[in-house]
This record gives sequence, C-alpha cells and structure tokens, in this order.
Amino acid sequence: MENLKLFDVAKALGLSKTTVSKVLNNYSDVSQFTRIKVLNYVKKVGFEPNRQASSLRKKETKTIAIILPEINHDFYNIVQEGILSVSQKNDYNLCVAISNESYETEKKLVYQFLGRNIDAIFLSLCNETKNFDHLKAIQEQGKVLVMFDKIEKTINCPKIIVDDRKASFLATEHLIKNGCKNILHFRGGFQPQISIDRYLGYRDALNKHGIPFDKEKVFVCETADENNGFFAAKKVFKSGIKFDGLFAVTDYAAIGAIQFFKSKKIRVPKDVLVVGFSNWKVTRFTSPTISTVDQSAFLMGENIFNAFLEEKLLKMQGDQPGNKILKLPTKLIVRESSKI
Amino acid sequence: MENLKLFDVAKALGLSKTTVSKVLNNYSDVSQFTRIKVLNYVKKVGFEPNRQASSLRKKETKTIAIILPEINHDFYNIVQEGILSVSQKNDYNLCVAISNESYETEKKLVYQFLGRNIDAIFLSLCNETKNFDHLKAIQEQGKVLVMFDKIEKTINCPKIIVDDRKASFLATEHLIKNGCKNILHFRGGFQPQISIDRYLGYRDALNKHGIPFDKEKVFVCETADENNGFFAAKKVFKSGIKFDGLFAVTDYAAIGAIQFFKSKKIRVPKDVLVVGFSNWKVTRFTSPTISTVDQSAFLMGENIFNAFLEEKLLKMQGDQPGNKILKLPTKLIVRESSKI
DNA sequence: TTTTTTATCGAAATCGATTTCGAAATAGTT
DNA sequence: AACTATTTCGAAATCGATTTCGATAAAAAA
Repeated sequence: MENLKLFDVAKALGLSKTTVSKVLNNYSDVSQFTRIKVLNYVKKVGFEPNRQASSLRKKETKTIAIILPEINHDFYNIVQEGILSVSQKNDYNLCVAISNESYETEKKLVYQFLGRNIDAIFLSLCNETKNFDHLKAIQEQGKVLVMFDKIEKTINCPKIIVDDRKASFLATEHLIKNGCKNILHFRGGFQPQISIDRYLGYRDALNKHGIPFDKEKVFVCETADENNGFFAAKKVFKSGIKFDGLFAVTDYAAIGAIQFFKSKKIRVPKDVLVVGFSNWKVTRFTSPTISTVDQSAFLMGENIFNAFLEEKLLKMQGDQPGNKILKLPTKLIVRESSKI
Repeated sequence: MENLKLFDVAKALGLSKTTVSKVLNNYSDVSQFTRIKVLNYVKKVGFEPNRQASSLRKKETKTIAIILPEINHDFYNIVQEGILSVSQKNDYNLCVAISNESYETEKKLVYQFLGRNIDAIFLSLCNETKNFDHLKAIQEQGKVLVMFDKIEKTINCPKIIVDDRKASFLATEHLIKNGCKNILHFRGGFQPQISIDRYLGYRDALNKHGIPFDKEKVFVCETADENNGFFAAKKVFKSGIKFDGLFAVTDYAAIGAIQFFKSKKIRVPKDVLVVGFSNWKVTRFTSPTISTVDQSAFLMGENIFNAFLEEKLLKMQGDQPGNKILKLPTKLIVRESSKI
C-alpha cells in the first residue's frame, strides 16, 4: 500500500537490496533463515517490487494482449472470462483491443503491442486477414503468439479451437435423425477456417446418411449476422427449393432465417427444423428457443492461457514455438427449434 | 519494428541521447534544425522508446485499467468499445478485469493495479460494495479514478452516468400514456444508485399523473436477472394484485417476467404492457420484442476516457480531483411489448 | 571590445529493480 | 593443520529511457 522500495526493505532488515531481490526471485544462494525473514517482512508491509523497473531488467512485462474481431459477442466475452480466471491468478494483466474485423487495424494493433513489450498476444483473426507477416513479427520479437477460434493453420504456434467439423456433423446428423431430408446450410465466407470446417461437417453428415449433397442448398452468409440469415432465407424461398431443415453457421444467421420464415408463415419447428451455432445467450429467449452448439468458451479461455504458459517454458528451454492444435469438445443443445 | 535504442538513434545522427530524447519529449532547448532531423530519422526507422524505461522515469505507464462487475453484458461491452475507440487513438492501453460482483475481488484488483502503476482506474462498482477505502487509495497514490454507471456519490471524482431517474420517468410515463393504471415496478437492490434512481423515476411519473403510489406494486429483484423477474412475477400473480403494466429495472428482469406471464396465458402487450431497461441485444429478438431504454453506452465510453484526460490536466496543474457528474441522455425504444 | 544573455547541446545522475561476480565465512577433505 | 569446496552475502554494473545542470557558442547589450 505504501511506496516502499527494495532499498527500504533491505535497510529495515539489515540486508542488501541484492539479497532481498534474490529471495523474491527464488535464487538459491540465500540461507533459509534469511529467506524466511525477508518473506515475512515483505508480506507484513505489503511490499511489491516496482513493475516497470522489474520489467525493464527482466524483459518481461507480465502483460498479455488479446485482439478480438468484435467485443460485443457472447462467445468472445466468455473466452475472455476464461482467460481472466486463470491470468488473474497468475498475476498477469490482460489488455484488450478490437480489430473490428479490419486487417489494417489488426496489424496496427499487433505492432503497437509489440512496441510495448507485452509478453504474448492472443489472437482471433479477422475474416479478411490474408497476409500474416504481422504474426511472424510477434514470434521474431521473441513474444508468444496463441491463436484461437479464427486461426491460420500455416503459422507455427499453439492454436485452440473447437472441433467445428465434428460439431457441425453432429448438429446436421441431429436434423437427419429427426427426419429432415432436405437440409439447407447457411455457411460463412470462404476465408475463415471455422466457416469451412462447419461446412465440411455438414457434408460429412449428409454423406454418412446417404443423403446426396446438393450445392443449391448451401448459401453464403459472409458476415453471418441476422440480416444475412434473413436474406438467405428469402433467397431460398424465392428459388422454390424444397427444404425441411436448416443448419446455420451462427445463431444470428439462424435467428434471421427464423424471422423470415415467420413472415411467410413457415413454422419452426413444424415445417422446418433449425440449428444454429455458438449458444449465444439470445437463443434461450427467442421463440421458438433455438437449438445450437455450445463451444465451451470458458474452457477455451483457460486453455489459451495455459498454452501460453507452456509456450513460455518451451522458450526458456530455447525450443521453437509449439504447434499443437487443441480441439475442445462441443455440446449440441437441443431446444424448441429442432424438436419434433 | 527493430530493437533500436535511443543511443543507436543518437549515434546515427551524431547527437547525444539527451538531445534525441528532448526532441521526443518536446523540450524547448533544441534547435528547429536538429528537431526536424531527429523527427525525420525516428520516423524513417520507426524507433519507439522502450516503454518500461520511459515509465520508470516518467512515472506514467500509459495504461489504464477498467474494472467491471460482469463482462458478458451488452451495456459494459459497448461502454468498453467506446473507451477503446478513444484510448487507442490516444496511445493508451486498456487492461480489463472483472470483479464478478464481489467486493473482495474488486478491492484486490484495485490494489493489484495500483501496484502496477496504471495511470487510471475506470470503475463500475459491485452491488455489494459498501466500503470505499480502496477508491480513496487510488487517489492517494496520485492515480485518476473515474466512476461510471454504478457510482458512489460521496467519492470525489468524475462520474459518468445516464440520467436513470429521468429515463425511468419517461419509461413509466410511456406506460401511463398508453393507458396503464396499475403499474408494477421490479426494482433492483437498495444499494446501487442506479437502482434507487430508476425507482424514483417510476415514482416521479406516478406523481405527475396523479396515480397513487402503492408500495405493494414494487418488488425487489436483487440480482435483476431473468430468474428474479420470473419469481417476482410469480409473487405478483399469487398475491392477486391488479396490474396492467410493468416497468422492470433491467431487460432480463422484464424477460423473466414475460416468461412467467406466458406460462399463465397473460398476454403481453394485450393484458400487460412491459418496459425494460438497457436495450440489450436480446430484446430485439424475443417475442414480443421488448420496449426498453437505450443508455448510449458508446457515448458513455468516450466520455469516460475524456474525463480521464481532463483529470490528468487538472492534476498537472496541481488541482484537486474534479467532481463533475456527467448525465448522458437516454432514449426510450418502444417495441411490441408496450404497443397498444 | 567587453560583458551579459540566450540558445543549444551533452555528461552524468536518476528511476527501481535484477544479475554478475567476487569476497568472506563456513564446512568438508586430506 | 592446511587446503579445497560450498554457502551466503553484497558492491557494482545493468536495463533504456528522462532530467538536471553545467558547458559552450552565438547573439545582444554595454
């Protein structure tokens, strides 16, 4: 609480700054007796070494940055909560920044954070990011990069995602098992991996159950929001394609579609079963409530931070960055929109 | 992008570190000629002074912390977005932490951040916080404190809120003007100011329109979430109180109430008009869609950061912390739940 | 021309820790 | 007892900037 300095502590104990600092940094050349004396005193007076001075010398800021494409987003919020739950315990600070789905901003933020010597960057890519030099820069500067959710496979770093493909397979299979024969898929853009994987999972399920794939039933929702979903549904409707199920790449796309269906008196789930993706809070409150895939976001957050800790160890041993892809389990949540 | 140091820049230009640093810090004792030479070179090679070294000397970290009661919360998300929109421009970093509505955590976080010499703390209080010593500590350490949303009036610092009382007055008046004579109010706890103000706004409206206040019609929803709203509605129902309108302290309380009403075939808005508070995303997607009060969260975020900048100026002039309360405008958003 | 101001620069001290390296004391070996 | 090895500690260098203060040169005043 006060503004004690290392020197004050040392003087009070009749020791040198060096020794006190060594205790605090777990050096071995301090006697047990002295160590305990120091620790007790430090605790008593609540001394904490000045962060800036320490960082300057140790080249470690105990601060990590997270760059998100959007902030008002249930999934990312809970991921953040998960990270904070572990990072706060480990005495790390978390700086948040938003790229707003803009590559330029993303790049700028990365370099900005590098200039501040953060220890690591946790990143979920923008949809439009195609150049990855800024990511390489992170590693060239000896900082840790952990990617999650929207990742880039060609970059060597730990990656935490959910098994989108399998989750989408299960979601689609759920529709099939509930009698759907003509299942629409509203997919995301062609860029982010998650969008591709969800599409592939959809196809996997059709395959397994011998339902012929019909590319007329797949619609691209670039931003995967409610308007996108609404207009995709409208297109489907106008084209006269037969359908009795919909697997949407996000909950918002599903919501948009359902809004359109309502406007045309197409009943959900009577006429068409709908499953979304992400388990956004909203889906519990719409009517009908919407079936969806829960991505265990909190768990993802915890794993992101832990991956960072592992990576730090690797680096201390002089190893190259790890390249594990951790695929977390998902859970299909069945609600009214897909209950027959 | 490189790891240049002040010394490298100085050497390259045939100057001393001192002079280069002076240019970068706008000292007056540098000739125009030298100044331009330095600035050009610095820009060319992209030199940025080491943050930790600079902070150590200047005692300014260009980092601010925001402590929120919850994170997965539309209002706080957008406030955060607003802050970031200005802070990123001003070259500040924003560290986020969550108190989880726990006083102990809030206190711990404050002291933790103080230990890291952040320049300011932006804080929305926990509902349970009754002791404010940790807030005083912020100011005693010469750091800036800005409170918003859930504030404590007795602490001297800039405060940014919306005019909860007036907004609630307008929301309630809207119900009255639409014919409601028996208006319920689901209020928050007795602690946070916003909860009190919303309650007072409700009473103001009744007063103005000559509707007698009936305390039987007010129910406390401590956590103001959907369960709270549900059970409050249940209590109302069981008690047999007559009602034709509901003004709820939060959108979630409103949602919970509507869910209960549905279960009892009480129709919204036919039998009862409902208005919530906060304009959460959800309210656009429920059915009926829910009338609510928009709090201009983004604007609040911008104002929080600007208040910090002003405060910094005051401090430089040696003045005491300001004590302005800035009340931002709100907007009543009428949707299906209160349309007759 | 001499003296005083003013403009411009840099050497060195400083911020507050960490780390290197050597000294002193103690323990262990022959 | 003499010598080596091991503990335990602290003086001083270091991290990379900022700031103080004094030196020099140039301009202004006498």
